[in-house]
Amino acid sequence: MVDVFRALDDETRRLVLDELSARDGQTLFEICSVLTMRHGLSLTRQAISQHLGVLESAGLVVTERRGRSKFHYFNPEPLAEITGRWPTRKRTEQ
Amino acid sequence: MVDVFRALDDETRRLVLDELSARDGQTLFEICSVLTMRHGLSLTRQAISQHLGVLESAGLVVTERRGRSKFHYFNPEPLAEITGRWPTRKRTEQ
DNA sequence: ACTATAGGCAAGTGACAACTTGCATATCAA
DNA sequence: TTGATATGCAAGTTGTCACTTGCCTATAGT
Repeated sequence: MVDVFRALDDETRRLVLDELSARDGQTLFEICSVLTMRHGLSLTRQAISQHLGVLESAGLVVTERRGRSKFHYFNPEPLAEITGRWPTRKRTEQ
Repeated sequence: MVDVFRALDDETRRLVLDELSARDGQTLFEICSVLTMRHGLSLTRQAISQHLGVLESAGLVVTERRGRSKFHYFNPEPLAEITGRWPTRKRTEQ
């Protein structure tokens, strides 16, 4: 089990969320190629797979397997743990 | 320069933000004692100081020095980088 | 000046995380 | 079944982070 904060502490994983947010339901290979093409990343498939595992473990990505393909979907609900923890208010000291 | 995501990827730092959010303007020693008393942490003063440095570097804490004391204030503005990056919407695939 | 208080700097250590490499499994097509 | 596709598992390496330890600076009180 990985918490949301740790899952988000990696630019590659944040880019994955960006891409899934833009186009939901991509496979591992699609995510790999889009990260390489549009973001210049040169990571192995296994590296991206591990990142997806972290995101899934944190609940930020849910998956669905059909045949030999696995589709990944962005789930923003765990982000509420961040937005809800510290009430966004202005400083009023002094 | 530390980004917001990295700064939040540590439970001690999140607790510091909790405490500053509850009572703004505390000094290093006050934060140390409150973390020890209320959260059972047994960290050295230097450890907490380094955490405050990370939070300050990320812009989540701003400081003000008066005499030999340094007061710490919670600044929630950098949190917007998180809340604004991924539009919070529900999944609509399938 | 002396002492105590509040904090800072820097090197060293242990643990963990990101990434690679190599091999294995499962599905689809011929 | 043979081969290609899509993904999973696991060990090893490297780098980085959290924490400690030891010493140093600066302010305030007497």
